[in-house]
Amino acid sequence: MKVEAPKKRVKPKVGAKAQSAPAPTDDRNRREGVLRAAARLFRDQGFDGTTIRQIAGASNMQSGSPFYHFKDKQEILATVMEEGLSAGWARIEAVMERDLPLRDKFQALVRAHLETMHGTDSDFVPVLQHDFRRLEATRRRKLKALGDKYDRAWQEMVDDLHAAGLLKRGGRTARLWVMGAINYSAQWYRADHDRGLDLDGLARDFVGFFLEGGK
Amino acid sequence: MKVEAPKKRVKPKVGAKAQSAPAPTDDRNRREGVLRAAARLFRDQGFDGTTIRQIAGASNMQSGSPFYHFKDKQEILATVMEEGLSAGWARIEAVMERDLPLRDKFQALVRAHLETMHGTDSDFVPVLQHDFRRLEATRRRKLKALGDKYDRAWQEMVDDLHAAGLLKRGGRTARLWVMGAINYSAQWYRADHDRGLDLDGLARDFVGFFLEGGK
DNA sequence: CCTACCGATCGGTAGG
DNA sequence: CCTACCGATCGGTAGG
Repeated sequence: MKVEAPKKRVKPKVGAKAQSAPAPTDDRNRREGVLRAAARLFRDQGFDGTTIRQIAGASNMQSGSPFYHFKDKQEILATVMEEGLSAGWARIEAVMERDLPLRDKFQALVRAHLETMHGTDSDFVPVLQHDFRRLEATRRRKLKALGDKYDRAWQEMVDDLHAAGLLKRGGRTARLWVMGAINYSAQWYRADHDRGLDLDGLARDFVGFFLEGGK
Repeated sequence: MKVEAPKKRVKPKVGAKAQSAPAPTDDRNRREGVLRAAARLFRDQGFDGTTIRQIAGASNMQSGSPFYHFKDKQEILATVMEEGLSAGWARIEAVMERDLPLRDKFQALVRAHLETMHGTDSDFVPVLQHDFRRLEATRRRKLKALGDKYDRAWQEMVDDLHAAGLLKRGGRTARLWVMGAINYSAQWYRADHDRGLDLDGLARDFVGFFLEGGK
């Protein structure tokens, strides 16, 4: 029941269909392709609203083929979330380690998170917000641990801002209002729709709205 | 194709099962029961993650019976959203018509919206956030019109606050940051979990965090 | 990774 | 509103 079948690469048939020959690292690329396609579809239609056949189709595969790369649909969802969250955390961590004036650091943090939310191939945040609860309990706990690191970093920032007199309040709800405002942008911000408001502009607007003083 | 079958009340069988006799207004009550059950299930599992059989079961019906009250699953979803949004709008409108000091009015507006989001039998806001896009285009447009009224009321409030020097900025993004922060509470606020922080306290905390001056 | 397929489940309907 | 049911679709698998 817990035995992992050793998945071995089957050598592709030659000839037959005159398609461009698969590269050596093809397997990994195909797997990534599945993840990207799945992330986009989950974002647009939700986990339950997306079928394996759609994911396969968007990855130029036949309906059963995603299961060559993933055990089941749940594993695709979990992987989308884990890889996305890890990439996002790396951005946050990088900012937290920088030595910047507090206000600039906050803006960099906001900008980093906006990049994670709205950047290219970053469809996973809406998926996370939307379908976190569809994950099996075990996977959910694992992701939660990553999410807690996120929260701690933001809490530290919010409390520092408050201590420096830049933010009206600190504490849990202050963090939640701040992060909520940013996260909710998943519902309304579209780079191609909000012309003239790119991610830099959005971060600046946000910081200007929340922090005391400044312009 | 567009013909509405005239649904007539079938008189319930008497005797047989010795259950409490159905009241005269039973149909409407049953219909409401379906809506409440569906709203709760949609909130917890999403539209696509919820089956008609679950809705029926939670309403003490057999699997095909919800279709006695609703044409199809989409109509259940749309009705949940429409009734919820209408009830929410009524609360907003009532506050906007009151003659209050601006700060108090804002707090009342926030409180009203929190009531809509977290009050008893108000499961529809998460559903709306979550599954708005699963609605058919026609129904979506209809709901959008209602949502626009919502947005206009909040925009007016935000701009008034800005004009009065109580809010750092006005305009579209200011409204979106404010509303986003509130709406995101759907993801974290639970009355039974956040002990000591009821909806009044939450509204006060919110206003205190966002408005200039005050305590 | 494809072909062919299966069992389960789902939304919905007829007929009372 | 129940009973009995259908066609479609879905996640997943065997076997190559």
